[in-house]
Amino acid sequence: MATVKRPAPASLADPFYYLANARTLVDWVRDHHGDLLLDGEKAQLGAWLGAGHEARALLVRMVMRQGEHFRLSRLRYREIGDPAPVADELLALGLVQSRTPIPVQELADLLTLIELNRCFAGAFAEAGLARAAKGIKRDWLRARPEYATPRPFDDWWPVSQDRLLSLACMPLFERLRLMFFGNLHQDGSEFVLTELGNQRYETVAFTPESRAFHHRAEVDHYLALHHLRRRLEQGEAPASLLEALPAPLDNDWLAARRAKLMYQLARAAEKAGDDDTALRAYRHSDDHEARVRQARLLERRGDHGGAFALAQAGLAQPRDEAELQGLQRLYRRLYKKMGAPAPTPVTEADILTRTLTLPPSKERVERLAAGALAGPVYYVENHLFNGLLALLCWEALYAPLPGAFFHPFHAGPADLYRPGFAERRSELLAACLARLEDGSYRAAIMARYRQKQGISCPLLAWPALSEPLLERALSCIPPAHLSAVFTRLLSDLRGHGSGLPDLIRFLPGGGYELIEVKGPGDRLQDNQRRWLAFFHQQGIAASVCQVRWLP
DNA sequence: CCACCTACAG
DNA sequence: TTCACACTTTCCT
DNA sequence: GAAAGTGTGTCTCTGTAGGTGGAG
Ligand SMILES: [Mn+2]
Ligand SMILES: [Mn+2]
Repeated sequence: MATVKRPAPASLADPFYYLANARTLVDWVRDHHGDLLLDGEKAQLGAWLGAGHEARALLVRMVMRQGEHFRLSRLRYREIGDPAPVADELLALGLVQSRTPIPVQELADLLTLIELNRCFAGAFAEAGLARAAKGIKRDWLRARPEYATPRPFDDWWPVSQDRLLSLACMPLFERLRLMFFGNLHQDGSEFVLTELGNQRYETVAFTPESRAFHHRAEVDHYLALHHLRRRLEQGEAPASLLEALPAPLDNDWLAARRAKLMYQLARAAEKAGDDDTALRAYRHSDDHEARVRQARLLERRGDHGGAFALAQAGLAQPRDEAELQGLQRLYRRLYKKMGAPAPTPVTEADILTRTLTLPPSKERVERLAAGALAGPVYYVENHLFNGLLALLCWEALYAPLPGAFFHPFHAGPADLYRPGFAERRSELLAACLARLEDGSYRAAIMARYRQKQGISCPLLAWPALSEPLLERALSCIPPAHLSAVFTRLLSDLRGHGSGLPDLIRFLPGGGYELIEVKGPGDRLQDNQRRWLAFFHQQGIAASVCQVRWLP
């Protein structure tokens, strides 16, 4: 294993700390992911690296900000000084452009309201919009055919003293960020927050061979999906986006992302009344929710035969419990119409329900119920069992598997919610779970709790887990119960990670019970039913507490 | 004039 | 990069 | 009863500057 300097945040005492962080990121990608970069991209990076200190810094400032267009007057930084000569240098290097045509709504965002009024004084007066709000004006401008053609900033507003700079290297820096972090929701502020101590991550060893991407096509695919999703969020029609979907790659992670996007396109199409697009997208999506949604849409359109056939196929091989539940409901609605046999009556074990009558209050109903019940009661929802699992299996969770960790800012392994997470760590997890057998789990969990307090972990909400709660949970919940719950959680961390009861109540004699609180008008959700059924089957005390208001 | 919102910086 | 959950409305039998 | 839609609190933090828009 080659020893390589781990990328680390720069000191904030350095006024160019952000430049140093950008260098760290770029160097890491160039050194260890260079095979995924084109010659043109390397040349562009070379141009940036060859620029002067201030020019490199200004470009980083621009890349970190929102949008691609910046007024020179808004690029004043103490440590950089006069931006004009620096901008000229970046222009000469081709890293930024001037006189880029921009649409009129972009112009409206770049100008203040006062400037916008000056720029379009006549037009606004004529339209009776002189005093309208900025948003109204922007929308009006966008809708006017005479402003439909993008123009350079100076052409829109010739009297301006200002210059507009437009980034010409945004795709490159976005690509670098993606290759470094393995996602596009993390950015340079990770370095800063970590340095400030505001954000703490577990330290996991990783080698340069541990990467998010191994082929350029994978990076391209991720970016394509990302931009399609962005366009969907902007309100573009799902049908055209579906056409633009890239062909699938031989990569389970990206295939799942593609299927999820296709599912979201289908949902959007369904909402918009474009049933054809919706059905096509559902049919081709491998997302675990797609089949039930497709069957429901067919049913709603009156295609009972199609819906029923889909339900039957799914019931023969359900993907998960949620799908089974959804398809069973569908079957119960349709079997008579289809002349099919009645479903085996699902003895959804009678759910133990008690009623609590309380004076009306604005407080959350879970808290009220907790206060009204005897004994120590905690409002934990999903946090308790997920948190206990994380604490017990910490070593397995943060084991340095190749591809699981590849930068210093991971809250959890990259594959935490992907299929096969537990299988890839079966021995490590077995070793952790074995502590439930030999009794050492209590001390191990408490030690982890104290040692790792505050470290970001997707399964752990630190403020929800107090030390007394953990102590009580560990003394009152038998290890066999923990083992059963953890095994279920590990079988599908995403699918089973939610739906756990609101409250845990510890009994004086040493036992405990789980309580799902329901206010007036609230009902059990599917995932809550599934957990209650599981608890029932395991002999774990779990019930529903129906709250009614005192008249 | 002031409350509110947003982008930005660290 | 949302998600999980509660709460509300609508439709149907 | 089922499904769909909406709202809320959490999300990684905190402080600040500038812009906006309504009230007076
Ligand atoms: Mn709840
Ligand atoms: Mn509840």
